[in-house]
Amino acid sequence: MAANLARSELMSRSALGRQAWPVIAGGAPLRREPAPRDELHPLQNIGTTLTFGRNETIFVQGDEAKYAYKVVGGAVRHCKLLADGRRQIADFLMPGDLFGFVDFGTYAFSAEAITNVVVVRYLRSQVERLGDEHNGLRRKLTMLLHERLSVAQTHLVMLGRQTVKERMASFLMQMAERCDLADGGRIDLPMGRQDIADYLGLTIETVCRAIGELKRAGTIGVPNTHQIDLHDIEALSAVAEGEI
Amino acid sequence: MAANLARSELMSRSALGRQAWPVIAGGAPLRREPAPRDELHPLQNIGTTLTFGRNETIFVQGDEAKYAYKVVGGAVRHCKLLADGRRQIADFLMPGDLFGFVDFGTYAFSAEAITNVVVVRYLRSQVERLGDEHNGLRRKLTMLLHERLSVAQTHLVMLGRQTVKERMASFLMQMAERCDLADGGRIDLPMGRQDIADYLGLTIETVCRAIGELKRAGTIGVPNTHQIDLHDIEALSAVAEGEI
DNA sequence: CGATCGATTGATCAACGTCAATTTCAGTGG
DNA sequence: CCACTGAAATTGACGTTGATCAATCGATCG
Repeated sequence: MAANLARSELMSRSALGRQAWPVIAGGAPLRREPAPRDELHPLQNIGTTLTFGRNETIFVQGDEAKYAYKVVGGAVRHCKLLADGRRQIADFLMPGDLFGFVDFGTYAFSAEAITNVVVVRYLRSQVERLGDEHNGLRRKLTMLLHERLSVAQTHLVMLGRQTVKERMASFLMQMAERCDLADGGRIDLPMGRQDIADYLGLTIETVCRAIGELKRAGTIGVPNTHQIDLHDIEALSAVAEGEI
Repeated sequence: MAANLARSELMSRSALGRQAWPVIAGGAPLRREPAPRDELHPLQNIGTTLTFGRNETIFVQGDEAKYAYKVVGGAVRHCKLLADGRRQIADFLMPGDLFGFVDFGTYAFSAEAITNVVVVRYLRSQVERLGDEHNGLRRKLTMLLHERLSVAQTHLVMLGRQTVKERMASFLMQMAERCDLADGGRIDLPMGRQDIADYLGLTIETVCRAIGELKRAGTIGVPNTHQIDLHDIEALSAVAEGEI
């Protein structure tokens, strides 16, 4: 599985439609870590650029964790499948985000391309060797581990103790922080409703209804399925925090 | 907050009742990490032993993360409180478990004593300095971070996509792995039903009913509230994995 | 233009939460 | 030793939320 698309095919697909997600380049969204300061420069010369088409598998949970990746363009979901097909998405990876670095031995989650995607792939054995030589890189990777843990723990509280409306509002706030906020607070969502549902631990219908409620309340606008206008960030934040 | 009990008082309390949890010493349960091999020995001389009484707070989410801890006896819960009092427990810490090591800057979760507890406390600044000197210790702490992430991700899937029965069965299997399995597969649960509920993202009543169902099915026995007999580990494991 | 896929909406149902006893049990005082 | 107390656990009745099932809508693709 996960045969790569030829780059030309990728380009032509991405040219279709008006989906707002840049597949190849585009302005890099805000990073989750505060300042990149390029502690990753030791990796510069050992990466291979690859492309994956929409819904292609990058790696599967349980595979030997041989490679680590950086997203250059597009969006990736990090998810776990249960035997009967239930799915939980742990994270969405955006341009600049690293994944596959913190897995130990085998991948704990699968990685799948949400849109067409461009990644840089590193051999983990090389990354580890470089980490021993460059303290900056090692620190950066430890930082990444901290960040992942923090993200997972926030997610945990959301799934365990937040209502549907709170989860939806939290999700939109997260996306607003991670993506460029275009003029008027418009965010571009690369993922479909099912992906949002699998991230929030809900069904697709419940996600639709939650979005509908926020729209009817005037908190958000929904110009199309892949864009959301944040009309009232204060109110959205209030809902996310559990007020009301 | 979190005034410590005098040791003599702790001892006298622990002597009361037949609750099976050793407060001071007792055989160390299975560790989560495969082999301790004592990469922690650099910490041997910098720790202070402290005790906390049942329900005392060890630290609060948001506090400056000045100290790190190791559980010597008793059990600790790692939890987050929402503004309106909802609570999510991220983890239970048992003798031998470390906590407060992976928090960055401030504690992300509060730590509270479930039973009377004995811990060793380390100054994080010292731990970090020692980590720079001893590669073994640094590796061990990075390993700990990996382990925490893995635990959080498993928990994530549980909260997002497992049914009540599956969560309950998974929880019991986890406890069986982490605690000594006494003769006949009896496990001692240091925490009460409300703690289990807050760990599983449920209410206390739902936890009771789930335990009742497993009992009626003959999968487990409940000699008293703090002990569970695993009559049929196969069946329990099957339920945990989502079969049926 | 029809086919297909994803999103949305509506009707209904079941699971889980809420509220309200009741039971159990550890600890207390007579 | 035994009744009393209070906290925790359990059980039952009922309500709400979110899941399920079933159309329908809308956009993209061939």
